[in-house]
Amino acid sequence: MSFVAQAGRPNPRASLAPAEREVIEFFVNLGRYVSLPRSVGEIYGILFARGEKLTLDDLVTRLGMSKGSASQGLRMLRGVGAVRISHLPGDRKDYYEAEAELPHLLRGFLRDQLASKLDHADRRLDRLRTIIDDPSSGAPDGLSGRVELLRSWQSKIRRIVPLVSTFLKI
Amino acid sequence: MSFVAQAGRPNPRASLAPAEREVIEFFVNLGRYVSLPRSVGEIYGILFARGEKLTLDDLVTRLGMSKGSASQGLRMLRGVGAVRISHLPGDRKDYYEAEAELPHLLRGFLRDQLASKLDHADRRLDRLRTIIDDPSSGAPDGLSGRVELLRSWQSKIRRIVPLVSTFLKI
DNA sequence: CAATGTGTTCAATTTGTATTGAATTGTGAA
DNA sequence: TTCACAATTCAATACAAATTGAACACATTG
Repeated sequence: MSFVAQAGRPNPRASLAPAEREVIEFFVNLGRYVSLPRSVGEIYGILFARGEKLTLDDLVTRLGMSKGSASQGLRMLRGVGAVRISHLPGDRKDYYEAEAELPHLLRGFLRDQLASKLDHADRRLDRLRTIIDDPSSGAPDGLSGRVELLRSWQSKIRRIVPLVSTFLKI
Repeated sequence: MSFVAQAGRPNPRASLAPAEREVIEFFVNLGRYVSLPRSVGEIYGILFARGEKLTLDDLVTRLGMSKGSASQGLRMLRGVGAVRISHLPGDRKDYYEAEAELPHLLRGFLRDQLASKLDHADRRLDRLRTIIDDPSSGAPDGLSGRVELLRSWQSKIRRIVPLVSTFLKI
């Protein structure tokens, strides 16, 4: 086993150091657990590994991905607060760096992802209740009670969030 | 808007009551957040909605899915303890019912999914450390410190799990 | 034993998601 | 206003995951 790129199509990522590759793969894996596209994990990974500001074009050349992927991946990462954008005087390029503080990352996740999903589930449960209360809905026996069970799940989860936040000092 | 099936291909799920459909869609949605295939959400949904034991064949006819999908979906649900299997005397069929207790469901999830993933991440971090310590790995400046940061995330998350478990009385 | 009823497997297909890259938009400089 | 460069968009494509269904294995019955 060696670090030399395999033959076949030219590998545009040959310039990555082994350590960088490994960090990138780490985040690609992490991302898979929450179903993030590989490209997103790669972007965060290289930013985390280098710990310096990189431009979209840096990502394109270093990771060998398309501009489109890089642009969309960065947008997602910005959305959850996983990367910070900044600018250099007299330079129109956007510079990105990884947000590496867990509290900050989780805050973004809890606020943007979890909260909106809980709200969505809330609305669905409301709708479910009104449908079930309609006698023509054909609700099976006891369904109404089981849906109330779902409500109790929901509220329990809502109470966990601040608990976790406190523990993490978010 | 009406409950009549649309024209075109015959809809094998026309027999589902509106209330059932709604519950099923709820769980399909829930499943999407953790990237479960639609079929799995549907199976759990109808079992939850009816609250009674159903056979594989019931699922196939009621949900209009293939035997293969139903079989594989049930296997996954059994795997995480989301459905229970049972038998009736003098009947060779397997009967399934939904496990509707949140603590029980989360226990399965925490044990099977989360734990193994944390372990996997642990091993990756170990490997990462040894690679970085190798001077020929080309590790960028300060990477070693940032990887230690990852370790601290990891251990924090490990300490949260029992906290949550306690709160949920798992 | 053959016949029937049951659940499983897995290659082929369908469906869904991510990625690409050319066209487009936006922006600052001259 | 035009030019030059950077980022975004999005239709086409490539890729990955889920679903199908026919073949299979296994158990039970007559």
